[in-house]
Amino acid sequence: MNTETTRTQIMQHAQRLVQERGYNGFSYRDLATLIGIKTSSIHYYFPQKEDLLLAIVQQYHARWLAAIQAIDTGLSADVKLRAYVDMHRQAFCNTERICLAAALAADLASLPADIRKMLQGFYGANEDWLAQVLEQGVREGSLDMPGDVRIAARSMFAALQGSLATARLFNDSERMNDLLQAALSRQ
Amino acid sequence: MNTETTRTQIMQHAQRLVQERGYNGFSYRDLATLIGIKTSSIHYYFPQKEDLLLAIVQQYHARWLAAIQAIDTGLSADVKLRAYVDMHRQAFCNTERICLAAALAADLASLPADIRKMLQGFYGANEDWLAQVLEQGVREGSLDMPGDVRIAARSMFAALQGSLATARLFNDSERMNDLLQAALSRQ
DNA sequence: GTCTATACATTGATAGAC
DNA sequence: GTCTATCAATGTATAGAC
Repeated sequence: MNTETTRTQIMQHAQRLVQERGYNGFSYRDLATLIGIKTSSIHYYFPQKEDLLLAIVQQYHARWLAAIQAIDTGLSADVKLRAYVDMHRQAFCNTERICLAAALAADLASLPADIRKMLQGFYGANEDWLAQVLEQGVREGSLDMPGDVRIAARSMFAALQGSLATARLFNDSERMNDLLQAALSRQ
Repeated sequence: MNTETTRTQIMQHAQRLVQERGYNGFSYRDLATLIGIKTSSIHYYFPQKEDLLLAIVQQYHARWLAAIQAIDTGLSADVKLRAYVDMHRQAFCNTERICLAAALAADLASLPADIRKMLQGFYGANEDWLAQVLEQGVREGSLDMPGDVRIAARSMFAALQGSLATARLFNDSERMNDLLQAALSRQ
C-alpha cells in the first residue's frame, strides 16, 4: 500500500513550505523540484495555487479536529488540557513548524476570502473546545477561572500559537515546555 | 517641515505591507504604484529588498523600545503592565495590524539570517522587560507568580502576539480587551 | 498521469539620460 | 533624485503529445 502518491507528496511539501515560508514564499517550481516532477503535473492535480491551498487547509483542519476529538471525553479537565497542550508540543518537536493556520493568519491580506473563513473556523473550533474543557474544570473545581471561560480560552489558544512561533524563532524546543505553565498555571 | 520624504513613504508603506501580506506578499512595483513613483527610485534608496526590510525592522525595533522605556520606571508593576498591554491594544485598534516581528517570524525560513537575529533581539527585549516588571510585581506583592517569572514573561508576550493575530483574523477589536485579562488575570 | 513546449505577467535589479 | 529602458529570472498557467 503506497500512500506516497504524487498528490499526497504535493500536499505534504506544500503544507510544510507554507508553515516554513508562508503562502507567498514558495512556487510550483519549488514543489516540482522537491518532488522530482514538472510544474505541469502539479497543475493537473491543483489547477490553481488557491486550489492547493484550499486542499491543504481542509486536510489540516480535519486531522487536527480528529486529534482533539480523540481525547477521551471521560477524562478530567486538567488531564484533557495537558493532552491538548502536549499535542502542540509534540507537533513542534517533531517538525519544528508552527501551526498552519497561524502561518496563514500572518499573511492574511494576501489570501482569498474563503481561506480566511476557514481559518476563522479553525480558530473558533479550538477556542470552543478549550472553553468547554475550562468550564468542565471550573465545575470539577480543578481550575480556578476568575472570569469568562470563553475569554480565557481565547487567551490560552493565542498563547499556544504564539509560543510555537517563538520556539521556532529561537530554535528552542525547551520553550514548548513553557506551554504547560502558560496553559495550566491557573490550576 | 515635511517628513513625507520619498524614503519615509517607502518605509511606511513597506512596513504596512509586511504586516498585512508578509515579506513575500508585496513587490517594489506595489510600493511604487502606491507612492506614485517608479521602482527604480525605490532601488535608489534601497538597492535590494533585504536592505529595505533591514531598515524597517531597525526602525520598528527602536520605536517600540522607546515606547516601552517611556513607561515611567517609578510606577507600580501592575500599572506598568496595564500600560504595556495598552500599547498593544492601541497599536491594533489604530492600524488593525499585527506586530511586524510576528509577521516576519511567520515567514522565518524565507528571511535572511541577519533578520532572524534582529527578531530574536526584539522578542528577547520584550520578554526581558516583562520579566523585570513581573519580578517587581512579586516583590511588591501585587502579582501572584507561582513559577519562574522569566517563563511567565515568555508566555505573556506570546499571548499578546497571538491575540493580535486573532483579533485581526476575526476583525474584532473587542478581542484586544481580552489581552488585559490574559496578561493580568494572575493579579 | 506525466511530459515538452510555450505563453505571458511579474519580479528584483541595473545602466544611463535628464 | 527620478526617470526610461531594459534585463534575466521567476511566477502561474495552458495546450497538446505520449
